[in-house]
Amino acid sequence: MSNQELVVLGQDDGDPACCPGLLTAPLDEGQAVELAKVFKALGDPVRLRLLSMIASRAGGEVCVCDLTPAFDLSQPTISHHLKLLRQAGLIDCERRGTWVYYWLVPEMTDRLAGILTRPAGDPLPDRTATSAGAAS
Amino acid sequence: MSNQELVVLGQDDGDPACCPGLLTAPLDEGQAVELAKVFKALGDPVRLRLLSMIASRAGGEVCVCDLTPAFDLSQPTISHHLKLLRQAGLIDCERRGTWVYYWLVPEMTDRLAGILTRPAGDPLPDRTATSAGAAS
DNA sequence: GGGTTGTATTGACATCCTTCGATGCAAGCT
DNA sequence: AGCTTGCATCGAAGGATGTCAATACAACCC
Repeated sequence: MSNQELVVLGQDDGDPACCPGLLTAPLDEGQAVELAKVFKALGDPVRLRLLSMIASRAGGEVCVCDLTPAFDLSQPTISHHLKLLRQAGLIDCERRGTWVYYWLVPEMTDRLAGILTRPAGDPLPDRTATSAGAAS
Repeated sequence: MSNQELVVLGQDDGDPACCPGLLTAPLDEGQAVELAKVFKALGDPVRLRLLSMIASRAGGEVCVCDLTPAFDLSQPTISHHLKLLRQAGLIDCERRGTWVYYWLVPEMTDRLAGILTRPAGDPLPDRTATSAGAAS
């Protein structure tokens, strides 16, 4: 049940300056496609709320039975959204008896945070004296 | 031309521990809807590549005429994606003569990175001895 | 002004997504 | 075994999204 996530961004090959970055170099097609799947999973209010409910849970995990009643949506719909979050590698789950518990995969959110972080002393070109100077 | 972005996440009211966080407390409906718009903008490979091309550009800005030919898509399609990125507050643009230049709005990516970052010493419940213990 | 080039908007179409009710499967209980 | 509860999967329906060709708009040049 826990073996279906995307392997996206899977290379953590010891590179200290991990994650090419999105903000530092142009993504190639393949990277963009994989990354887009994860961001797309975050691109829905219901899934964002589900993720935040799961991530902020004290014990680290939540029973589906606690998630479903928090929404004005049918149980199959919630189940579907949880599946998408899981396929994106953002959460994982396990069945224990009658109930299924979900928890955050912090490695994935860490990775996204890293991808969206620009290198420390980035120029940050002051947008005040925009003169000519570029392209074509 | 630069006045149409989402005002999302607009409150930067001096709170040092800015951005509730998504990973620390359940998002409410409104926050989730606003945040989802931004992530949705990132949920497309073309837009991710556009954003990375813009963000990683040396001078800090890129002419549309340099972006369009990098894709196997029509010019209106690229224009449409740029518009979505701009409406999400991720980029901004300015016309200078015949050309239009786009640049990254780093405040927005910073904000997203912050939202996806969990508080420093987070428990990180070791997922090895999963016993009972939760919910309902 | 008229023509040319760069970019945005419009309208149409195919595809994908969110949602639902109905149903199926897993596990516990009597 | 049968019943009940929790969750997932399966179609189907409606709306949203990505793409294009055609067109409009803006700025330059002759």
